Amino acid sequence: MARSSDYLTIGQAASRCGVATSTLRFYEQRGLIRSIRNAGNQRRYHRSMLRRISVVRVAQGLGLTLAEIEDALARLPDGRTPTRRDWERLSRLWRRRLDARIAQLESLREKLASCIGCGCLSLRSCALYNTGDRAAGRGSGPRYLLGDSPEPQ
Amino acid sequence: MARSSDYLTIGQAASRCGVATSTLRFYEQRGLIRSIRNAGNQRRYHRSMLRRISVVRVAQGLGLTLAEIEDALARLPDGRTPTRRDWERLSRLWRRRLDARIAQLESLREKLASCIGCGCLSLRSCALYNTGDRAAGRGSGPRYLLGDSPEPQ
DNA sequence: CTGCAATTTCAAGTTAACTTCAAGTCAAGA
DNA sequence: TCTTGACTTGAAGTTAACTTGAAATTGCAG
Repeated sequence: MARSSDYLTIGQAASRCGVATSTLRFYEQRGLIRSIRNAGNQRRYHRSMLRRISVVRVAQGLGLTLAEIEDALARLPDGRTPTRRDWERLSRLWRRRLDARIAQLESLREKLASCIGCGCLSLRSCALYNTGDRAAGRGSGPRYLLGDSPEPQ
Repeated sequence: MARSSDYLTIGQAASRCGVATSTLRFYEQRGLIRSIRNAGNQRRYHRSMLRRISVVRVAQGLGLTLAEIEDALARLPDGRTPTRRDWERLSRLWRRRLDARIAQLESLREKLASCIGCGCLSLRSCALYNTGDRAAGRGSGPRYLLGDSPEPQ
C-alpha cells in the first residue's frame, strides 16, 4: 500500500524543503520530525513529513524558537503531522505573537521619533531608554532580537 | 578642572546604565566604549560615557548587532560620544531599519492570515512558505530572528 | 591596621541552531 | 565489478553577546 514514491531520501526531502540534510538530522535528533529506516539503515521520509518540516520552517520565520515549535507540535495527538485544522489553530495562535511583536516595534518607533529631536537619552526621563523591550539577562548566550515571548505557550 | 564626580567606577557606571560590569568590560574590549585608569589600574568612566552606553543599548533594543553599532559609532569624528546632532542622524537612520522590519512583519502577517484557511503550505505555491524572510544560511551560529539587514550601513 | 567589597586579567563556559569533519557504509549506473 | 555520490554516526566547531571563575589587587569603612 505504501508506494516507494511515498518515501524520500534525506537528500530529496532536504532539497524539496530548501534545507540542508544536516538540518533534517538535527531536527530529528531534537524530536521535531521523524523518519523510518530502509534495509541499509538510511533515513526515508514519508511525504507527509514534508508538511511538518514546512510548518517548522514557517514557525521559525515567525520568530519562534525550536523549543516553542517543539512544544506546539508535541500538543498534537500522537505526534501527527498537522492537519488542516491543526494548522488553523496553530497559525491563529502564532498570529497573535506576530501582532504583539509588531505592536511592540511600533511603540518603539514612536518613542524613537519623539526622541530624535530631544537627544536626551536620559536614564531617568527618556522613554526610549526605559522601554524595557530589550531581551535582557536570563542566563548566558546570545540576546534574542525578537524579545521575550509576550505570552508563553 | 575635572571634578572627581565627573568620573565613575565601573560598578557605578554599570548600575546607572542597568548593565552588568562584565558587559562594560566586554564593550570596552570590543571598542564600543572607553575608560581611563586611576592610579590603581581601575577603570574610571567619564559621565559622558554613560550617554554612549545608552546609545549602544538603545540601538540594541532596535535590533542592531554590536558590529553594526560599532560601525555607526566609528563614523563619528574621533570616536566622540554622540552629540545631539549625531544622535539625530543616527536615530533617523535606525528608524528606517525599524520601518523596514515592521513592514516585513506586516507582510508576513498578511500572508499568514491568507493561509489560515487554506492550510496549503505547498512548497511551490504557498506565499507564506516562500517569503524568503527567514534569516538563512550564511555560515554557522544562531539564526537571527530579525532577519537580514535590509540596507547595510 | 583589619577586613571585606569592588576591581583586575585571562580563559573558559553558555545558548541556539546549526555546520563541519572523520571514517566508514550504501546505492546505483557503466 | 568498479566507482562515485549519497548516506551513517558522533564529536567538535561556529557565532553573538555575554557570563562565570580563579587568583591576585585595590579601595575604603571602622
